[in-house]
Amino acid sequence: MTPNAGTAQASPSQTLSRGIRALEILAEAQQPLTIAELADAMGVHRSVAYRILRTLEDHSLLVRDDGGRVQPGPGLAVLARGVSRNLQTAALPELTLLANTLTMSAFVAVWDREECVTLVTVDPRHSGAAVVQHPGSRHPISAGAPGIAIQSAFPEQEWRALVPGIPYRSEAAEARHRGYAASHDEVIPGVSSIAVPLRVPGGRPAALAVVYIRAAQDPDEVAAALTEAARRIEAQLG
Amino acid sequence: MTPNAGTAQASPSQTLSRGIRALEILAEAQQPLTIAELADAMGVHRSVAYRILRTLEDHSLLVRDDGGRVQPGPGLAVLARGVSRNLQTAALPELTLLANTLTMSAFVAVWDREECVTLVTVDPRHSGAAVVQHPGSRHPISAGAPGIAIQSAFPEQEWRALVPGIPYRSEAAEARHRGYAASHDEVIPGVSSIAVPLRVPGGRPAALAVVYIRAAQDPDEVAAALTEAARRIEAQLG
DNA sequence: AACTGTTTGTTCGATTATAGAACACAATTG
DNA sequence: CAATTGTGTTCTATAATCGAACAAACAGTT
Repeated sequence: MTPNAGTAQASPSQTLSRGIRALEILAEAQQPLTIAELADAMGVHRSVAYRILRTLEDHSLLVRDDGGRVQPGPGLAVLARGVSRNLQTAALPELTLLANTLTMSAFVAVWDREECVTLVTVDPRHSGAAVVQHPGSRHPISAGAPGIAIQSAFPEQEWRALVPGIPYRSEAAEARHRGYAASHDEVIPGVSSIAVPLRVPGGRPAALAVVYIRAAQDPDEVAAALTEAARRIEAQLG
Repeated sequence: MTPNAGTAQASPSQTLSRGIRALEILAEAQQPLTIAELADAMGVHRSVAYRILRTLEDHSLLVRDDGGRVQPGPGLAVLARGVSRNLQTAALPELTLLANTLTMSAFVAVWDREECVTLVTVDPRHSGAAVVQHPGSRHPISAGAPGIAIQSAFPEQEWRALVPGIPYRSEAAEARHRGYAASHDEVIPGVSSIAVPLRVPGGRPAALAVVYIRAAQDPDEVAAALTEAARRIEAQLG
């Protein structure tokens, strides 16, 4: 009987893996869960879940409402603060500028295996359009302009070697010599996106992107603004 | 030799606690760390740190740069997405409105033991003033307008019973019947803040606040805008 | 109302799997 | 070459697990 037989991840330390799994389940569930529900979702005994939860609670990674139900805690926000902190601080003013001049939601997404994760978002001042991207939201790397832009930072050869599982989208090659990626109706119906690659030394490949319903500007102009902003961000990060 | 003798937290599951501790250290360190540095900071053997880090890496809670140094990973952003998600989504448009009409940075902070943690922030469009609050930043509950506002949601008696360790600030009583809290030079020299309490059903007590260098408006007017916004947020969350 | 059955939160102790330390070797970097 | 780091061993003490048991809240029934 190998260790970690039942768990999805075959990580060396089971308890840590389970604790993280609990947080993932909680983040995914849009509502507070009882301990029994969470133990069930984790596939462990209630007592096991209970002990894990208490540890997480000690670190404020998890809080409990009046009914005893558990939900993600403020400690997670503190930990997330450190994620690409340099990139976040450098990108924020540029995102604000982009959002307001283009009247589009602007955001930075970073590459994470077969997904890309939205890090920071800024909505335009006159937010007639609803927010479509939230920090922490994920999309497949193969769907949407940000993912294509990230792919386009690599030649096809290198990409294939780097991540064998994920095909290199043909649009990436196109985006590579054009300098930006565009998508329509891919992630969210009716929503389009334009993105440019963003490379920071020592950090994951990322993308600078905007989303919009109907473009008031020429895509090339938008892309030019994005490229300019990306250049400034990269320059600031040395 | 009792278990968990050396660790700060006496949590039931040591490994999970250490894994979280590693993330906390990484979030606090403003730069990537080598495994040896991190193991040293954790006070454990390198091999121990190594196994923990590999587990964290499996979940994208931690990534490694080219030199093998570790830093917080995108998975944390995903987990943090779930923290008071309802509050975040409900507050965001109101924060944008406040930031732009008052030309101040607006944010929501939630109570976490002896601290309050900034959740969402929105900077004004013309961000002449630098960002002073970032999501995930923490301050003592006893310092600054947000903390006082959170205290002011409770009568002094109840507060003392709730958190024996932390004194009830006299300003909280004042803020309680005035409806808002104000602070100057407390957290950051030269920066002032105005905050109102924010209560959401099933969630932690929180505060809606703005920070500014020099106020162009009357504090009472600012507070009125905050109160209005808080009322709308609370109404939306039912 | 009292009684009973059910569900949930919590605790406890014995068993066993698991983490931890030390060692060794490869791969790097200066 | 030396020093640091990545990676894998092995073995034993320890910490996590499991299951059961206790406590408390709640619903239904007589």
